[in-house]
Amino acid sequence: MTGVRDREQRESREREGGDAAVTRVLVVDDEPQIVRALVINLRARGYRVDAAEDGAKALAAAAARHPDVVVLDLGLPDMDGLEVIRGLRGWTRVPIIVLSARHASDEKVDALDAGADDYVTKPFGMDELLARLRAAVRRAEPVAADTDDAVVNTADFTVDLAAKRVGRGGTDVRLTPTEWHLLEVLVRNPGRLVSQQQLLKEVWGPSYRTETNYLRVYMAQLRRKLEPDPARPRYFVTEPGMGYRFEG
Amino acid sequence: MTGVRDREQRESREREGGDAAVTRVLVVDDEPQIVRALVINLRARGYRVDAAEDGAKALAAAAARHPDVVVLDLGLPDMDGLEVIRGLRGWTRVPIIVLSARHASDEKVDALDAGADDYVTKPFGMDELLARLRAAVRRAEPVAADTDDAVVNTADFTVDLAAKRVGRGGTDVRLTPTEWHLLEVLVRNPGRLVSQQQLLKEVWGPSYRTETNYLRVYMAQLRRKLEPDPARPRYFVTEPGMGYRFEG
DNA sequence: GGCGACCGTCAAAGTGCCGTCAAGATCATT
DNA sequence: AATGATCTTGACGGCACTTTGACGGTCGCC
Repeated sequence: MTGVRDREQRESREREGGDAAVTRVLVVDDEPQIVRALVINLRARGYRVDAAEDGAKALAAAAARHPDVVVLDLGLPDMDGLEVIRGLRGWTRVPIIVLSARHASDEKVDALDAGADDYVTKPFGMDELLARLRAAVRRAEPVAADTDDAVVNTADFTVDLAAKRVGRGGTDVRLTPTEWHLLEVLVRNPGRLVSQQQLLKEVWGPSYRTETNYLRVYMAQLRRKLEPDPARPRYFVTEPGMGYRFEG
Repeated sequence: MTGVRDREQRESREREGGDAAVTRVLVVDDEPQIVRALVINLRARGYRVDAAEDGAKALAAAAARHPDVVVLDLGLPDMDGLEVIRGLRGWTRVPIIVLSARHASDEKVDALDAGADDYVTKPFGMDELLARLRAAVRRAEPVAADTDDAVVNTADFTVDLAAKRVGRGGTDVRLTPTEWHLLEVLVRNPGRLVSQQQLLKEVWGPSYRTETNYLRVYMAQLRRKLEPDPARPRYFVTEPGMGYRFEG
């Protein structure tokens, strides 16, 4: 009996948590120059890097190597980048950072809706990409604990997702249903850029996809109730043209 | 590996909450990638896993194998996921964890109302699913026997959950069965917001999910009998549009 | 520098929800 | 059958919340 249990523990250790010191990155792009630049820069900083030049190879590589983060160019030769995102999102929550050309705004929004975590416009600065990559990996680590004690803390307020309660400076903050729903969606995706359409669909329903003024009104309410300086948001950040982001 | 004798003993126990050394999981999903990912991960952690690709096979497998927990995707080809839940709930209390697509809020509520125990939104992190799976199995184990000293005190009244008595100012307060039932649900979740649907389902049954006026009437009764100032509730707080909350 | 897109702010109009009351309906007890 | 307690049902006023429209500011682009 104990022998069996030891073996189970050993196997479960080998599975994922074992050598977590090295972060594995999967780079997906069909332009060799970009791939080469990324590989060199990432390896120089201690990442372990795999590369794939099209969507099919990307999905295969992701399944085989279980990367910690994926950097994905949307313009691939064999399949739409959105298909790759959906293919990954069927079974994994690995952070996906999208590379997108500058004048393709819908493309980026669609990618976020499909489940991407963040985006970087091409041409990109290596420092910016590295910063977003670090942020994505960092927030992927703390795994959601039990259903009961789901509490998100910031320096200025506390959100208890289970009790549906928000505290600030010792007292409770009263939120309306819509305010709470909006806050919940944002807080459940910390650090991640959530598109306007995603928020509207989740809070108001699929038919309200274009009523972006609702978001402006309720974002203002939330900031007024929770931000220390509502005019200069620190926790609920606007990404113009894209969506909003909650910073823990 | 465990021998034939162990399995015979386990199956002869026949009880659902039995403390078998190996936890059996039934995975129900029509997407092969997801099934494969789950099977690999769960087996690596020592679970015994069966898989079913549609609702009919799921019900058959559940009847044949008596799993300790079911992981169920709501989007199945042959029948609605809710039908599967109801089919299971007709004869077993086995914990059911639902896999749900991201933007399907009502779906999740309906699943919980139908008798599911928990849900995980797809895409899911394997660690999160495993945590919820452990929690579900743990909850299913014999939990009883802490009903002894279940007494909740406030400055104005006392609720004895074991004796089913409520005291206020030295004398007993007389509550009708429905009033007591409602009070009990609220007091058992101190500080937590309990949704209207949850209260209605618990006190009146699942089919009364929309009769919110019952809640208004009986909340008024409770407040009249227990609150020092019924017009300004201190212990039974209304969260407009969401539900009620008992403040200890 | 002008122009347009986008965001934040505000306040008024509209809507739905909650608390309250009271009268039927149902049930238990005698 | 009668009585009293409990549960259901409907109506209504008040108020909180949502919706809607208008205005001004900022940023990027031509």
